[in-house]
Amino acid sequence: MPDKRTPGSSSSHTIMPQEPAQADRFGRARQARSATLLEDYAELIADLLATGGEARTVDVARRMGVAHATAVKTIGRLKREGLVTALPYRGVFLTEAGHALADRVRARHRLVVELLVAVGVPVEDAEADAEGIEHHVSDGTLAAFAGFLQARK
Amino acid sequence: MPDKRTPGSSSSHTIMPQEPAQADRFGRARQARSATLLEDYAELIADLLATGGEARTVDVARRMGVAHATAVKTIGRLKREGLVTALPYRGVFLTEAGHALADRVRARHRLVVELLVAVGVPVEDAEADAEGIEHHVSDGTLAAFAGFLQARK
DNA sequence: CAGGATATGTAGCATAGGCTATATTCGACG
DNA sequence: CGTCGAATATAGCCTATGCTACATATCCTG
Ligand SMILES: [Mn+2]
Ligand SMILES: [Mn+2]
Ligand SMILES: [Mn+2]
Ligand SMILES: [Mn+2]
Repeated sequence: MPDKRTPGSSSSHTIMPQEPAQADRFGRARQARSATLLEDYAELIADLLATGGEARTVDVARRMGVAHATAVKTIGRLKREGLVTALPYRGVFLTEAGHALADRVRARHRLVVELLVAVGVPVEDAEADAEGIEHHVSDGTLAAFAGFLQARK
Repeated sequence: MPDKRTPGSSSSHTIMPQEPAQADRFGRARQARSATLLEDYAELIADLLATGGEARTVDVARRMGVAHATAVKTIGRLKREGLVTALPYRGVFLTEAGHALADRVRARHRLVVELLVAVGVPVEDAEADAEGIEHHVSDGTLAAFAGFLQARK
């Protein structure tokens, strides 16, 4: 290994000012990752409620592509966070907070897909990638997307 | 793995053909999420190696914004997956596979930031959001990004 | 070259999110 | 109105990612 001349050893002496910024970005990405499931479930449940009038655990599980027991656990987290309520054997319902979240998430999802298509991404890829990308699009970025799409109309 | 084909039932009315597609998209997003940490660590370690000649656990932890014990565990996973090697008390090194991954990840990261800036996202937001978005950009989408940037030069 | 500061290793704990397996309960219909 | 398949609930078990606390090892510096 080449020996660096840095007095404090190459490891951790000089505090580069961009270091905290990078750590902060990683932290925000972690945060977004942890909110991802809640957002997708809220959006999906809203969709099921709007389409079929009810959201059953089994349908949520099938649409998410997970085992029903997995959906049960995640729905439990949604309950703990005050986003849904559920009656035993009667399906899942969105609270007001849950509905608000679902609305925001759905709007963002659509805008992301639109943007991707606008820059030339094939629709299928756009739909697939948007499912992950959407959770990492901040308000500032979202506004820029809207502006870009507006300008190009 | 097991691909269930549930016949029609009370709650799951008609089998909409887009259902499996949606489950597939969610599944791919989950996969991308699970690869996220490996990609970020590989990129960061490559950066530390290029910049300072060595990648110490403490530096990785600080740049990632996590406790050092957390970095140790993740580096353990990188070892198990054959992406890095490490000598006790001597820092971390990339294998050939690790280097290849880091290169791909870095290129994609830069392209994503470029694309975001090109559509009008403020640089700071672009840098922040790209850290999460990059892990969900497929090859097809990446190619479209490159094409868009090329056309606008 | 001794000691203190820093880095590293390791153990234990928690939560999230997957899974399978095994009850129960519901509800459609013969 | 009883039965049986589908839906629901619950109980483990696993891995991945975080954390704190404490024990060692290394490395600077006086
Ligand atoms: Mn999503
Ligand atoms: Mn979505
Ligand atoms: Mn990243
Ligand atoms: Mn990156």
